[in-house]
Amino acid sequence: MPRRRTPGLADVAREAGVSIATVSRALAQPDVVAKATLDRIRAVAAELGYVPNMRASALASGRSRAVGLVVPTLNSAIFAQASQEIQKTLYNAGYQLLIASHEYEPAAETAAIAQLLSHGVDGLIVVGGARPQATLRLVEDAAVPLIQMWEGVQPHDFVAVDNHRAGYVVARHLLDHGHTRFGVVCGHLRNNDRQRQRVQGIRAALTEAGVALNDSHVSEQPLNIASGRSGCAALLELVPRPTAIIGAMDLLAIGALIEAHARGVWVPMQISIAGIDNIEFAGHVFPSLTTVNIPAAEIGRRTAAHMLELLRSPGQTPLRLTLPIELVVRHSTSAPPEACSATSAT
Amino acid sequence: MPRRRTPGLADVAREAGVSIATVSRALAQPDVVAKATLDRIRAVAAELGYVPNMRASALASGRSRAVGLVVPTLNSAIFAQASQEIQKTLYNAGYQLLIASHEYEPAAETAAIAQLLSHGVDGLIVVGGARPQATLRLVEDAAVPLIQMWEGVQPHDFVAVDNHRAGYVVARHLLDHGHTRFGVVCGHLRNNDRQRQRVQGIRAALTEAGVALNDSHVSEQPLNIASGRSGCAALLELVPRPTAIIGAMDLLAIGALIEAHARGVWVPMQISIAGIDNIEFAGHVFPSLTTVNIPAAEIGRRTAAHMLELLRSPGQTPLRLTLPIELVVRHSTSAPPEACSATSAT
DNA sequence: TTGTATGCGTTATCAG
DNA sequence: CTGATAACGCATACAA
Repeated sequence: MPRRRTPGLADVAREAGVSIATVSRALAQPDVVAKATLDRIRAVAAELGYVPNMRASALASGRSRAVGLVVPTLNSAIFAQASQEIQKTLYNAGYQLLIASHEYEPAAETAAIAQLLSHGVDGLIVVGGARPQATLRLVEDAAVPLIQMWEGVQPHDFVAVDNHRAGYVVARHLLDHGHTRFGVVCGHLRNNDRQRQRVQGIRAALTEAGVALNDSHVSEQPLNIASGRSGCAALLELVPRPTAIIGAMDLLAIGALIEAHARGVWVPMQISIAGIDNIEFAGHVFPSLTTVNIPAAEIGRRTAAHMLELLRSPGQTPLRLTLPIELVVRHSTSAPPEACSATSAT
Repeated sequence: MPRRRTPGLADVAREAGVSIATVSRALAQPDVVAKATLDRIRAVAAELGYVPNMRASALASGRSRAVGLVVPTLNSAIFAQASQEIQKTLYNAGYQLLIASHEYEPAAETAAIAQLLSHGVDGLIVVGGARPQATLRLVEDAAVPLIQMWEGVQPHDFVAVDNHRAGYVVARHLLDHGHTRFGVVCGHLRNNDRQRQRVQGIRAALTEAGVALNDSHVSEQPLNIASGRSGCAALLELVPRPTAIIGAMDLLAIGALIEAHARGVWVPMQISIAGIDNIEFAGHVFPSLTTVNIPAAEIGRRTAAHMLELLRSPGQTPLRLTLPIELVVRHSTSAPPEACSATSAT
């Protein structure tokens, strides 16, 4: 049964013996057309296997029922988690998700946003609050709602967490245990305001407690386990050796954990290690990782839900949502070893 | 400086003093328009901040420069990795990626594919080779190329691996060490042909070696660490206890590893544990996990690259690509304990 | 090399 | 409640 092209509104209209306009309405505003007509149209549409052409619909109506998501990378547990929730939420509301990633390159983000806009997305979701004015201008010119996740700046909407406080809290936890010599392994700070805030939060807590954190004790690394290991390796060489290492994200902290053990430095007896994020693995590594829970999935859900609201009724007062975070104490942190100054040289 | 709407081809044409058609050509086929005109048009376009409207372009040309990707979930290291590579590759070629997930529900996959088609994607990428005829009919009617990943069936293209062999290889490795009592923790097999193939591969190796694998020794679980733990817990209760447990994916194997240690069953001295996938964590858990490397990132890259080829020149002879896999022996497997029958009851 | 005119499949604004 | 018909923004065959 060779069927020509994919059937269109016109085909359904002809078969059902009504006008093309009626079919369009029947599908979009079912309660404005006569029940009999409606049923007939629906039957014909189903039989013909009619699938609406969203591009045409978008062109005509100005709404594409698609939203764009721009993340640094999908290959990261937290963004994958949030993306999955966003996808699910939007999809259930009949929206499609267009995803782009920029791998922490601001220029790439701008380009990606332009492309997404060009494809006619009705809304835009991004990560972080730091981006060039030009990028924001693009979004404003397109007049589509924008929501920032994890971190956000005025005047746009955001669903975020207090990354600064996350850093502060985990540092405070270690200070409370009596640690005074710290090391930090974090991602590259230049294009990552989440990491920047966290490290600043750590610094704030230390400064407040009168503890110094030399730049040589902060190791910027790519965001993977192996880098967490090498960052930790460098910190372990320091004399005197830190008694506490904070990974500004769990992946790095877990790498640090592994490296410490590989070198025979026991956690938490000889060194305490803590992270931020609370990814799935954090509770399962040995020893289980003390960390700060960042609700990635909920960030995704809330963001998507709010996006749907904005699409439904634009021009609301901007949402500035900061989700609660919470210290999760597990087994990778404790008091520093008693003989603080007795570290083996080399 | 209040600018009305987003500028269109017409605006650029007026400012540049040429026709709308010329602008269209200048942007799409630069070598077919006079250099002087071209430069002028480009200048005006840049100054006006012209962004092409892809929906209109798609409607008019029939090509949307977007491809659809349907995965079970993004919240899984292997799919996140592949998706990231696909996104990057397509994006660099000027294509956008539309992502949908179905969470292992065949009906949801069909619906997602219909939506994606409705949005006018030029190509479709899916995971696995098992889906209802109706779904394939949708794709054929739309006449867009389809590529299957991980597993695939004729007559469509696929970029896959031999999941059956992956299971076989890892089982063979354990058999070679002398194991005779096996347990398997796997995902739900019903809607997952990758897992099904792997388990069948395991079965094939065992059968070949004359080793039995009772159904009670196969634990189907959701795909996360916690489930890997409970699956392992159940297997450890068996009398006599298995001396080897295979996780049909690393996440489950790692969960099993953790549970075994939590119960004081040492790996690999008392029990050997192996996985399949070789996710990032596999090399970093303790003891490091013996597994089979499945090149998720390369699957993504090759799939995207082939999709671009198909979009460039349709009607090629279908690609049936099976990427090599390889056993990665680490420290979670060894010979079974000598006193095979002396297991502590309960 | 450039301009003109038509159509892509829907939506939406009118009359009827 | 239903039917014409004009946009929507761009691509492209055809004409100049």
